Amino acid sequence: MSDFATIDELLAGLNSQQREAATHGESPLLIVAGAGTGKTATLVHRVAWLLARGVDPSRVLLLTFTRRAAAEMLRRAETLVRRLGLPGTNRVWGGTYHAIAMRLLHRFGKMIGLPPQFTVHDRGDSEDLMNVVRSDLNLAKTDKRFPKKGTCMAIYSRCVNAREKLEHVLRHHFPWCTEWQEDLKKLFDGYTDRKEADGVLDYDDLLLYWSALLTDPKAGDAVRKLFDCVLVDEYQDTNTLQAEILYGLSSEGKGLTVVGDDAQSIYAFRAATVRNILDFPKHYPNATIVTLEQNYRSSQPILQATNEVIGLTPERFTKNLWSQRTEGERPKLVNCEDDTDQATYIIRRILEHREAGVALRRQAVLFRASHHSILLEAELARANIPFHKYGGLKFVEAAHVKDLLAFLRLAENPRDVVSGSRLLPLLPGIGPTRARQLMEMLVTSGNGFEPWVGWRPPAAAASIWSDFVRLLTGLARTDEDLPAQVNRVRKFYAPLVETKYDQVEPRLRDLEQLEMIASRYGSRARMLLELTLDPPSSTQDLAGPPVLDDDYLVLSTIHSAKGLEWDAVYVIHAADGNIPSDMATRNPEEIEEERRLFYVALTRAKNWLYVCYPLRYYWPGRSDRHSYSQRTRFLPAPLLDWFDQCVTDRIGEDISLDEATFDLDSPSVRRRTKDLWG
DNA sequence: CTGTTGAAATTTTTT
DNA sequence: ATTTCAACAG
Repeated sequence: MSDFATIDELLAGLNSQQREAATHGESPLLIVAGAGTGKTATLVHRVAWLLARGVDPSRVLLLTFTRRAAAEMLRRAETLVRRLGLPGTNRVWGGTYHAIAMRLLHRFGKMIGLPPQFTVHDRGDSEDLMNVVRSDLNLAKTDKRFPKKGTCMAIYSRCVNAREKLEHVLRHHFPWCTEWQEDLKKLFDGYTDRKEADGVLDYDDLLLYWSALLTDPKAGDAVRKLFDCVLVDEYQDTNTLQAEILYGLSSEGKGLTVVGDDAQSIYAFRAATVRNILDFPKHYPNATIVTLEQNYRSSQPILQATNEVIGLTPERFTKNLWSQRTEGERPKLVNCEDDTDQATYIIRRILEHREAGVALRRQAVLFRASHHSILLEAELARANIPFHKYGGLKFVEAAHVKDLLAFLRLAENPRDVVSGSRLLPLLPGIGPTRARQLMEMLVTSGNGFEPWVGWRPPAAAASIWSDFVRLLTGLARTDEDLPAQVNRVRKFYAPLVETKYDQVEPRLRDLEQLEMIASRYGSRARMLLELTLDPPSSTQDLAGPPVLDDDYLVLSTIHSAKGLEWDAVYVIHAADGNIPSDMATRNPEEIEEERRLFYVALTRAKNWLYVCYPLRYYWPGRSDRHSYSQRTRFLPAPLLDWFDQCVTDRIGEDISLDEATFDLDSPSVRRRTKDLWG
């Protein structure tokens, strides 16, 4: 008599569609899973079912969008599998496409000519390298402005990920850069050469080389032999290159399961394409499609409103979602006076919900762009409300953190031109030109930091130069533990922070933080790799899992909120120009993506949903001190029936709007007022 | 050659 | 508000 459950007992918790998906056989399977329909539960049960049928865990590949999602899914699968009395899931291959690519390339890379140890550049490093090549090629010429490094990188990345020709990419996505086509070609050639020479891969290369592995006859077979089952989460947000990789793993799609929702595709800017999910049945003719439509997340009034919002999109796979829940409050549409007023209103509601027993961590404020929350952050700090922000600038993207890591990376690889060109100009008397020469010396000699020992620095750098070289040579051949190494870098670097940056105190604290977490990593190389593939989103993330009773509000970009849910959700800055972003209204496809983004934001809410938009925006330092905004175009008049409307007063109280007596959105009112300051 | 200053341009979402 | 570039002084 055992205490273990049977797989049927576990599956009994699923509805019939979920169960059908979880127990589907070997042929390709597409699960179309609307928001809140238990997609993760289904996927996790499918893993358990596969293992229960005797599939070897080490032959299962689970591809997710973030490392966090992979960890969460494997954790839940582990629980199920343990209940079945099976060994567990720790041998399952789980992670992002990029992390898995990394593992495969370490193992098989040499079969396609990859150097045995290569380093990986994050987006910022790649841009910096692009910049190095750009100045080598003298593209910063005078007659007209060449695209910025970030733009160059975006164009390059689009070509690689969407597998589109430069000309096509420029015409359709970067029309203002078409005149630079020839120079961009040269730049990209130079960039690729440079990466090859330095033994460096960027994010896109990880996918590109994985795909190359699969096309190579020998390596391809070796990789294909590894897996019996491949499960892919968030399939609507994969790009053409990623779809090609799946196809390369098995062209018949044997053992392939993909899960996604075309209504939640929000990464087209990163070359993701809904076509992957829409064309799945075409690419895999014997595919089965299972659709999940029962929503377990949101109350009925919220679900109705969100169905209406996405209902306005012209083309779509999924049908409307339904729920067994009937009770619940209608979502609120709040017209605020201005940004400050919006913050006041939200804080007041947040505190009310907390009083009523909804912990801060069950509430979230969502916004389109990272900077939309700046004022709110200040107000939250004043009100002593702890919060945790996701998305936007990451910890490792802060200049001082990048500086410190550059020391470690240069020690790891003296030919790392990006790190060198970052560090050397920190020293007095050394600018871009000398930095280039110095790095050139290291690259050609290939003999560690030897060439730097005899170099005669300019007077300004005379005293610091020998310390600098000693630090690096010491780090390069040290067997000290990592925290000790970071400590030495910190001792050397801290005085430079004070001369280079403002806000010195918090920066120095970050460096201490970095020293403390260094002990977590097995080796220096490991630490650098982990930080590029899975950058922590904030210092709090670095500090480790928060204490249990430590309650904090979540602030997040809508993109980073994907796949998550909260009891109360506040969507702020739902004004045209922000949602949709002015930057993304060039063509109908972009606008549709913004609509889906808005839909993703709304569908995060379980019980309470607030959509706020300030009426007025202030522009500091401009003669016309403010401008007026319109409600987002994704909530046209007919949809207002599904919301309770209100305006706010100065202390964050709301006043219900009786549409019969006063309609703020009446075209005539708007037309009359617009003329006053137009 | 470096470092400072000012003017001009650009301004999102992220593995 | 931040990034990039030109001009100019040491």
